[in-house]
Amino acid sequence: MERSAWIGLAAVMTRLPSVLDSELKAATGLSQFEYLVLARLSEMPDRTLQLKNLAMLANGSLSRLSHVLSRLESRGWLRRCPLPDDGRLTVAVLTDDGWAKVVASAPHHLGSVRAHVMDLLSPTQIRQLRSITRTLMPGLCDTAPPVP
Amino acid sequence: MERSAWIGLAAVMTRLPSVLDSELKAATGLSQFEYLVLARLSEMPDRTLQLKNLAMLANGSLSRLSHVLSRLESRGWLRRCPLPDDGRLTVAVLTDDGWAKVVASAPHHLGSVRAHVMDLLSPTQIRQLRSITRTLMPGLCDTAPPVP
DNA sequence: TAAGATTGAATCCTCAATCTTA
DNA sequence: TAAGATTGAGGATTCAATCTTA
Repeated sequence: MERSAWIGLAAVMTRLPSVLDSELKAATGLSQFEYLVLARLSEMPDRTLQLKNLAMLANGSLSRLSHVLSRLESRGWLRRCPLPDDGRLTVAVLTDDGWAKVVASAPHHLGSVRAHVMDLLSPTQIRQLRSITRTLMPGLCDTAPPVP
Repeated sequence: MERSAWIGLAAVMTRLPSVLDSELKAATGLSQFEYLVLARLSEMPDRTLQLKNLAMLANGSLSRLSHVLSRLESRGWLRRCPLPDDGRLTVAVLTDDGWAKVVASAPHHLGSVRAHVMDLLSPTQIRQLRSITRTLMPGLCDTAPPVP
């Protein structure tokens, strides 16, 4: 039973991201990770977040984030600023164009997530899923991640 | 509640594969996908599988599989043979060296899966997880995949 | 020296086009 | 013509090394 549970999880873990990614890319041109970066910024009080924290919230490495920020910055969706307080730290700030891009993209993202996940699960299964992921997360992070 | 369930699943879906991948790579030099290819072959009666089916069982595209097979073949872990019956079809056959590689690698793979997933979940959660992934899988496949 | 961030090289994946055989 | 498989180009990610500031 363990085996079939694992095989199922492995299959979902590899196929679901690729399905969501290609649907979002077809609709908006954004990858899942790019969308997550913009969306996380858009949720911050000043649309601003330090890169290290942004990387954590977007489930990516700092290196990957840096490469992606270069692309997003060149499209005018955000800009990077060193913090005056401490010159070692950098924050990303979402621009108005970036905000507009998130607003235009969010429905497509939500639609895919609903169609492939949320609409298929019962309220009970959704509760179970949340409990399961909360159980697994601590073992997957060096720094504890904020799961609301 | 839906939102936090989704955020948790997204985080696990991106972090768990990368953790398993780096642990397996450190211990055996194999990526998760490469291991899966060899392991699936090793489970077949004749250590033989048609490429299209192998791609499906390994949760990858045929193109990706073809590239990976070239690497694995050059290491002597498997070989490709066109089927005599129908020259359009090709099968991959695990070699003795490939078998040995799977046998040596399996404990590391299983150890990671146990440490990061199975040992952390209760039997009830494992049942729930299996039910959830079975609910989601049909919407993620063109061809229905065999989840035992 | 250490933390945060960036860079470039090597690797891997995706996508579209192509090839082969039936 | 269609199915299965391969190929190569382009893009993205990883890894290790580097840079900057405290």
